[in-house]
Amino acid sequence: MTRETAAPEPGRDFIRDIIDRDIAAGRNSEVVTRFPPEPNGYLHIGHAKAICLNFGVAQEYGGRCHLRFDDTNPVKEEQEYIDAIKRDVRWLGFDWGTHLHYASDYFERLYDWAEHLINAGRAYVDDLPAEEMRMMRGTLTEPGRNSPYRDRSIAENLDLFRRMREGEFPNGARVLRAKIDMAAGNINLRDPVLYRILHAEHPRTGAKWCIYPTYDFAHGQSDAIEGVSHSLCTLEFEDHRPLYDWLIENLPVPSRPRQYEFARLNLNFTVLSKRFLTQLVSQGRVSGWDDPRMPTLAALRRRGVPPAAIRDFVRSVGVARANSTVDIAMFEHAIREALNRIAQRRMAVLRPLRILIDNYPPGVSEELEAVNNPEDPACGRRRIPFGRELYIEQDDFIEDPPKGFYRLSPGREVRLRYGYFVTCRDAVKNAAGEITDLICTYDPATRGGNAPDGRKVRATLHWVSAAHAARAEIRLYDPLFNRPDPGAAGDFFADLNPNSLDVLTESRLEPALADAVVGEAVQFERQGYFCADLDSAPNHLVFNRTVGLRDSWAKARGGAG
RNA sequence: UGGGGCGUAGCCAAGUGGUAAGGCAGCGGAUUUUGAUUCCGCCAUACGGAGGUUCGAAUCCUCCCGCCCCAGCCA
Repeated sequence: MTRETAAPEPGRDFIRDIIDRDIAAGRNSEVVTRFPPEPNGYLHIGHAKAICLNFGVAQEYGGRCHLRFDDTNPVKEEQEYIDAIKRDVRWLGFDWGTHLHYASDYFERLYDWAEHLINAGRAYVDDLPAEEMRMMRGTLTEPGRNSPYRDRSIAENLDLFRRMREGEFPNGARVLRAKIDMAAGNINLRDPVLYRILHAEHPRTGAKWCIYPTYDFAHGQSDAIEGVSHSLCTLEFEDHRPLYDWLIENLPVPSRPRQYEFARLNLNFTVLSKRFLTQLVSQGRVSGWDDPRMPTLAALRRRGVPPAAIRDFVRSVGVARANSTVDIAMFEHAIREALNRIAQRRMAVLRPLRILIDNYPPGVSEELEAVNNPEDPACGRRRIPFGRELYIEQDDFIEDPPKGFYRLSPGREVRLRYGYFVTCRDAVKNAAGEITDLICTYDPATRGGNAPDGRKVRATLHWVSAAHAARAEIRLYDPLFNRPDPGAAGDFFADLNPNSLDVLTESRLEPALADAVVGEAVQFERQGYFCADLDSAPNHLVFNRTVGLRDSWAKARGGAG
């Protein structure tokens, strides 16, 4: 739906270079990737990068991408998250076809492979309590020490491991460890835990298991089972690659996947830590995972961000190996770019100031024609009621205007968009000296917005007819944090922006907006892109501001908007 | 003082020995019935630093500096 815009170039990066080489070298007959979320929270914009990369690459190379839940830790995972993740990936525009998988689908095979390792003398059951195991692991600069249980016989290991599975032991009593090298510089190779005892209900396998494979033992093997050719993950797993490879090499797996790491996405003024986002939700600092201020896909959707904007943004950011923090302005740019093309224009007055057209006949109204979207003539036109009493934006009138301000002020003439030229004759004030109304006159000859005598005005204002306007609540959002690097001073919560949500309750909309479809983007002229919120009802309209329009006037006068 | 990575403009990011793409932001200007959009122009003698190799180095070598990740029975 993006008009004639040429298909966006896929974007080149080191991952695609690697795939090109692998194909040229005949290493892979097909490209198979996977997006492997753990269902312990909602997907956010950072995940979008991984999703677009994995699904995008598969599409470009005519391969496939699986959606695989990495559900190996039942104490943190929930069905609600599984459902939400599927919904969000689909919404982002990707299709896993028949390839919806779960690491838990492979628990039986993984178990067999664990015994295989035991039989090969490459894994053992360790009785060390977690605390002691930690102490014996050594430090970053000192090697670890072998567990006293490291040299148990294969038979004893097998017996113990089977009894672990049978549920004979309590949580934490024993683990299965790979026998690699306690002196390895890479700590992941110091006899990593492969299985732990967890008497917990699993969202999918229920009570069938009481031992669960760790990420390291499940991930690579799942890749191999599914025939994944390129297992793409973020940088922090780089140190795990030697273990990933060790397991693949020591197990009778059906294929040879390879892991490649890329830098995760970071955004300024934003936190993309599942742990922290979970706290925001559980502590009620936001209304939920889909609170429009959240960086989650569910929240972006509710806020009105189209999936195409997220895809374009992710593509513009690129894929590399250097840690980086992208300016949130780049994301906003992608949103505006997408919305400018598709959003129909409407007029809405956020903070109303009533004006009376003194020389306009009372009790009369007329309809004026407006363009729905100047970027897309196919969107047609609509009629807007005009009358003697109107609302304009409070910001569009200043009694004593500063230099550079060319909107309305006493004695000045401006255009009401698609309407008439009006001149302000007087500002009516209340006892407190606040302006309550403006008295204006209009020029009947300027109907539609042009003066036959060629007279020009400097400004065009949006407006709404008081007699026909719909009332609405409008929610304006600002970043959740008031510093670009939240948490840098030690406490994320201390950096929360207390003004991240501004609720306007007196806003007035042109009548057509009463029929706005929830979630559908619309541009409020001169203001920004908005959409009706989930909370909106016919008798109580609620709109979210997705993103504001660029505002060089606000910028020129120093920010405050 | 262990292991693994990464340093190209304010922010992302191409570049893989032949003389620094592109985007965002910013700054000028044109058009404009949205101070929007669109359009035009400007914005790294310079690639973390210092040496070296070479006719030629962001790209190769050496040393140095800085930043990130790893000591979960989380992923």
